Amino acid sequence: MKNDPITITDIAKALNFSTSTVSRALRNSYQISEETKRIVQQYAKDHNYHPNLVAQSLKSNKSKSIGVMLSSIPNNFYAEVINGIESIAYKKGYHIIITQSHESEEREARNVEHLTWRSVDGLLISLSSETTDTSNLEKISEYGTPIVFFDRVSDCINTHRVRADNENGAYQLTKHLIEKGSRRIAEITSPRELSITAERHAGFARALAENDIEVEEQYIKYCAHGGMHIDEIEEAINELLALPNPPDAIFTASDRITIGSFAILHKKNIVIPDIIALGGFSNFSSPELFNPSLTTILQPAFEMGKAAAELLIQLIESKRPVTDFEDRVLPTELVIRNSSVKNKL
Amino acid sequence: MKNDPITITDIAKALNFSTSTVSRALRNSYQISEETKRIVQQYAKDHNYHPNLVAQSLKSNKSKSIGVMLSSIPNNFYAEVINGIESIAYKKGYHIIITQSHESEEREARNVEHLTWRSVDGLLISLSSETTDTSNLEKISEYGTPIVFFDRVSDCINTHRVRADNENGAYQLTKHLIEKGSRRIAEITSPRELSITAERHAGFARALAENDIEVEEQYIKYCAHGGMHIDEIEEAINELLALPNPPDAIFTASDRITIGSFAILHKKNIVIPDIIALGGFSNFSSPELFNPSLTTILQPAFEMGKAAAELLIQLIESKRPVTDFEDRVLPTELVIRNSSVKNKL
DNA sequence: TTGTACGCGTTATCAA
DNA sequence: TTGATAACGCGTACAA
Repeated sequence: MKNDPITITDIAKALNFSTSTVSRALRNSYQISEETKRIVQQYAKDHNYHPNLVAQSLKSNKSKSIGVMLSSIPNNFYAEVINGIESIAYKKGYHIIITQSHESEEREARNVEHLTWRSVDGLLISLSSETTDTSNLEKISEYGTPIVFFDRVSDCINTHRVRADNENGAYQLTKHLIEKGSRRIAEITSPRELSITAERHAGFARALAENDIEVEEQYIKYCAHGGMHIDEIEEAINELLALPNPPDAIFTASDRITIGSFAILHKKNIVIPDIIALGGFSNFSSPELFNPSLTTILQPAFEMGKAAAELLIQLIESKRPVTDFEDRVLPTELVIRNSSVKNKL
Repeated sequence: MKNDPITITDIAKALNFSTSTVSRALRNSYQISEETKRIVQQYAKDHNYHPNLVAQSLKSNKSKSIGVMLSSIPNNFYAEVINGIESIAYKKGYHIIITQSHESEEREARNVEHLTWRSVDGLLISLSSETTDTSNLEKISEYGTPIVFFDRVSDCINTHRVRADNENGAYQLTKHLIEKGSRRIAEITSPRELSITAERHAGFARALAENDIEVEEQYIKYCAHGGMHIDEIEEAINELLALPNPPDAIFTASDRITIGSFAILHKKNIVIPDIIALGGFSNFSSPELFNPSLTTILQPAFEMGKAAAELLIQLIESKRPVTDFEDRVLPTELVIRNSSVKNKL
């Protein structure tokens, strides 16, 4: 039952060659006669030989695999990003090893270290919402493992970064909400520490400023787990509704928060958009099916994954040290639907 | 910049021990004196030593990683399954390497082989919709790599299988559609070859039979790519609508097909449920937000991932060959909402 | 054109 | 309690 796989040594013995000849013949080396190559390759094929990639890894110190660190897979945005990463990785012969932080800094650190010891050739990272200490990443980077940040980036190390134009996306939506008559606009968002939170808030604030509306702290709600738990969203909304002047619109700053907020408002029978208009970041495939249809800021998730993977593999395969790093910003797309447009009163 | 990581040999040299002593001291072997252990472990800690997992793999022929083969990650159902797999794998110290078939038999075969050569310790597989030839899986299994099937299973090899109670899920929904007044019920489903297609169709047919409704081939539409491309769904629906007696209800047999069909009907301004009632398999998080709210058969996706991973790791770590295999069937849940309930006329 | 010998980092076996 | 040696499978400098 348990047939051990055939090795180069086996072939060498069987054919009365040395292992090096076999090795070279299999790799089609120019130093080997056509005749020998033919024999060896034929034998290998017949006996279903395949190189032991672990041994190759040990020897070459390359594994042809890249580690992906993100917060959560069941998330429209990240799932698409993964798809983009995979499309490039597959083409270039890399495997992807995906780990989730579940928004936990400790888990992120453990996973990243583990990936490193397993000697992935590089790391694609979107930080957890808890992460403040990035010293482990700095160390890993110093030790020579290339890292590319995507989505939730950091400048703790000097490297490529791929992200959406969060500022502009948030700006466009907020501006749109104002134009459609909302004045008291709340923001439900991810933890303060995240790059995307700051960027999206900046766009939000810019739109308000341009329209002479003050940013009021009471209207800004942070979800500690980025909306992973529906409870934190419900709490945020409850607090908003309990205000003396509850908001007449909400800007939701992430996929989970957007769908979650919609669900909570729906559960509470709060009419969207008339009582509260709603719009936010989401990569859900069919926002037009909601009641009312959902206004979204769409991120180029697939493209982001592709770009990040391309840049990483470029780093991995670069002969000389790279010093010139990109901060690639991909455009978002505002799609206006009914959830954000108040009906004439 | 490129500090090579420290190895056991480095420690041995520095401390004037042999590599075997160091190796044993680090693994806390009882044969090593407390004093030596202390010294070695302290040195290792100070110099940030971590075992090279690739070398360990080569030596032990284990990699502490499991390969996951499924059709597509950006899919509510599979994304949740992955999450379930990960929860167990993480707890047991395994990494998961995910590959997608994109419903291509060739790609599935290539990925599975590649995973094997990379010596994953085991494989979790949900077949692609194209797959008919499973000889490669049989070979891999014979060669000693444990495989567990989930979702889209096969009996080509004797092993554990974890799946939802597809027959019953489909039965319940179809019965419900009939009770609510539909008689000409169509089915849009995945390719014939898949286990889930057969199982779900069986439930569908049983409900019809119990109500003396004949199963008409013209009402059964197969999507070659399991609904991955919206076009194939649109085509199916167009064909249904062009029938002399178009259906008054549709049962959709997978996540993508369900959401996709809803979107197509919506686009065509076909009123759900009055003109066509709709319900089907879906693991979308908020089907109650649709207009009308969507009746779904929910699969225990997370649980399925957990179960499959548990069974696989059990196989991997079992000392003696396992001959007694489970066919674990997890219950589905029908959640009735408005899309399936025709309003009184 | 082919072969010999060694090293990648670790662990297991046997000996001291 | 510790050390020398071989082995996992592969690739390569050096030699022939």
